Amino acid sequence: MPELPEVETVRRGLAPHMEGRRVRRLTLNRPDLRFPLPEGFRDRVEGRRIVQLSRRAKYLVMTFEDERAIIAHLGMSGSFRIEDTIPGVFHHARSKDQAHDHVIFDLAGDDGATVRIIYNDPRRFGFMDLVEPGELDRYPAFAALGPEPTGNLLSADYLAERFRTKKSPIKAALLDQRVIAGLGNIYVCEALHRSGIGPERAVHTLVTRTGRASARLEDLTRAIREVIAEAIEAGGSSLRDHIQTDGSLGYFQHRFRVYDREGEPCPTPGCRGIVSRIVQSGRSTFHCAACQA
DNA sequence: CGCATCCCCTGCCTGC
DNA sequence: TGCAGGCAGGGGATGC
Repeated sequence: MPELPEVETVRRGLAPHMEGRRVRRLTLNRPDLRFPLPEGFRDRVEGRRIVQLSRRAKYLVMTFEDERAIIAHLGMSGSFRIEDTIPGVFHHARSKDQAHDHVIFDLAGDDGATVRIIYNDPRRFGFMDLVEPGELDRYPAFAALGPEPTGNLLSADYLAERFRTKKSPIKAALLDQRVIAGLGNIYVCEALHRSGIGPERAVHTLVTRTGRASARLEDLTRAIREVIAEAIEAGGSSLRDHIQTDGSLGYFQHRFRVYDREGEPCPTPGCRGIVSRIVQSGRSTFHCAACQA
């Protein structure tokens, strides 16, 4: 499911229920997700207060008062849901198979409010890890990450520098988390379409002979920012079974211009092309050959 | 090094 | 209706 906008939507949904509350009980329904759960996970988390829920790329970071932190990745099918545990309070229907409820956080606030946060992940491509205070900056998966597409560090000049000497197809380069952190298959397809760049184009062709960003690369940088911002604002994309933490749906999927629209007319004004699907690096790319070059 | 391929796992959809 | 095959938002290992 989740690319950056979906993970950010999850973060925003969870934060008010988690921040400031203490883990009263951590329930592990199996010893592993994609990887084994951290050594001594339960004992190292129970009793501690969560001070902040943040996000880096597609990772959620739950920071405790002692700066110990849980790092969670949702993989393809991971989701969190919130269940009120106050007796008598109605909570939304469980639409997911409880067989895949793998990790359960029972939290309690100083005001006595209690809440249950449940991590469900049918495919188990997600994972959780626990880092000790001060280790977060050196966490291997974080060390090599590129800039956030929402931040100031992403610029056309930055991409020009990264692309100058490389011949890889732009689709692959944008999926590389070391180049930009947080983009995935959907938003890469969408950003390329919005900027009129063919997915198979070699990245160095977007850089001028003097090493500057081409106008197309400027367009691409702007398109990436725009599509990510719009998707976050829309609550992400809800495909298949993905829902927000409160059970509601994101609606950015209705604004896809090419993703999962094989055979449909290209939405670019004046373009008479048809959206087609190709496979790159084993994954679907949706694009319009008529207006992306 | 960069890139493609395969794999992890379950569920859903399509076509026969 | 059943079943096989393909496909899915990610990313890591491997091999060329």
